[in-house]
Amino acid sequence: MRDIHSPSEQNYIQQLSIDCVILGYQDSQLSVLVPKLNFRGDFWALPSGFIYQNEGIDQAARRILEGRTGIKDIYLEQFRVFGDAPRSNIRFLERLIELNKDTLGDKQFDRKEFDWITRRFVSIGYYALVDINKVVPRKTELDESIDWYPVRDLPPMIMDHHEMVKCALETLQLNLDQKLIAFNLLPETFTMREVQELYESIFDRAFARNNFQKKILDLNVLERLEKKFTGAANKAPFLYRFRNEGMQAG
Amino acid sequence: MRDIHSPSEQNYIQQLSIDCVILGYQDSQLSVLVPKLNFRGDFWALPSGFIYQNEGIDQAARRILEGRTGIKDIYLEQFRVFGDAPRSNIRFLERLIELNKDTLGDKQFDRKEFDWITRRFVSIGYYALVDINKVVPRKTELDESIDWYPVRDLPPMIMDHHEMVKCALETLQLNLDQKLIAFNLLPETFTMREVQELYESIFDRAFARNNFQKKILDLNVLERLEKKFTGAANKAPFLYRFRNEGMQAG
DNA sequence: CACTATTGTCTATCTTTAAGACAATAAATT
DNA sequence: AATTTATTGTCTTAAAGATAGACAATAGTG
Repeated sequence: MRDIHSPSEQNYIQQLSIDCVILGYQDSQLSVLVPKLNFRGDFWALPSGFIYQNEGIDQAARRILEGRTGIKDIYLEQFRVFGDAPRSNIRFLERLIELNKDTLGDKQFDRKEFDWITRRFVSIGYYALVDINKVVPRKTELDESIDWYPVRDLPPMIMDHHEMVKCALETLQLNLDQKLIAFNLLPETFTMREVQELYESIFDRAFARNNFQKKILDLNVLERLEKKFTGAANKAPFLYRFRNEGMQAG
Repeated sequence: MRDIHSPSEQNYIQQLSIDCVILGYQDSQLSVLVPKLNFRGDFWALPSGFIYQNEGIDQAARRILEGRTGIKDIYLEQFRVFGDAPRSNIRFLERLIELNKDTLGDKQFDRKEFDWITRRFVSIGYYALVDINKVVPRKTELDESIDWYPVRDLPPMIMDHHEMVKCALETLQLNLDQKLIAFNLLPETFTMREVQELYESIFDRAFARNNFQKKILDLNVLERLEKKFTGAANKAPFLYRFRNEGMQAG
């Protein structure tokens, strides 16, 4: 992505950024997608970017997410603005430059760029929830790697990115039942146990099996299909499918 | 307020603003505080302002609110960011200038100012809930007047300010029980009926008297005082006081 | 002293949530 | 083929919360 290299020369709104907390689900585990920057010093930072003059913030969030991770067409929503007075990249960037002095001479950080990027920034937090199996994150040349980290065992991230994840997760929990986005994380057909494991990952607590089944079925969004014979020595569970008539895709 | 006159020369973050939806309560009626601009053409606009480089957004919201309305020390919280691509003052300002051509020659709008203020703006919405009786809005010289308008009968406002009020009200309703800020709207001592009328204003619907009383008392935040003899020909209601031990003031 | 309007509270009913119990059953084991 | 094991679907019961109806207890009025 060209726009990452010289933000000061792009037609961006200044001092306003977007940070994305991409929560992913796989194997009963909730993770966060965190790129690791392609510099010495172990810098992890949430996928972030800036807003073009002629695009809306939601649109910008989607573009940034796709540009930085390759992920697109997913549910994505703002959850909070982070705008404390001293909020800036400067400490992080100075440390990065200090640790990469030798290799950085021919790279981007000229004075103008540095000043632009290290100003105080207000950032709009967006969060998403995706099925890790259905998504192929691809790193940009800016990153050394881009990996999923367990949400309760994150690497050290720059700035206030830990607080952002915490806040995003709280918002997700608050809205999960209403928005039904959780069902997008399941395969086409699935068992009730899989739904429960998904919920338990997101809320990080156990649910009673009997009552959970009732609650989910009472939502009236699932249709029951045939049974699923796994070969296990026990009663075969029913398969279900999400009835998404009148739901938005993605 | 000097800072209102030449925003382009102030040390503000560009293209980022704050809009305040000040909900006020009085006489069982919920209102919104809306200044009317001191220009020909009947322009109503929510109290808005910009963010200094060295202040946090919450701090900015409080300063803006006080500067534009005189109101301070109240609960104030962000509820949403408004950032569609075409979001700009320009249509409103052009109309304002058109209608005020003759008197505007000696006033502020030089080219630089106009360009600064009519760019695309992203705005962070903050809302507050206050007791109209305890608050004295004072207009600035920028305004012709500043008045309370019934929340379901607002004057035509500029830009997306109607949507902002709608969104703020929904957020308030969602959080009312948890935050207990509603009790700040009542006098020092009050009757249960007053609490109920307050709730009914905010939710725009009736509550059953018996169950409402139980629900509120079950919150365990009120202490019962003596009775209140109004002179009416009926049983005198008890007075209550809000026990705000461990609550934040304001 | 009846009468009116309003308040405080009780009860009955219904709904939701939580926890316990158990039959049904798919396959492995005997 | 009967027994065993792990898991599933659902029922029952209990507890908690919400909703609605009823009524006695006033503070004044006529």
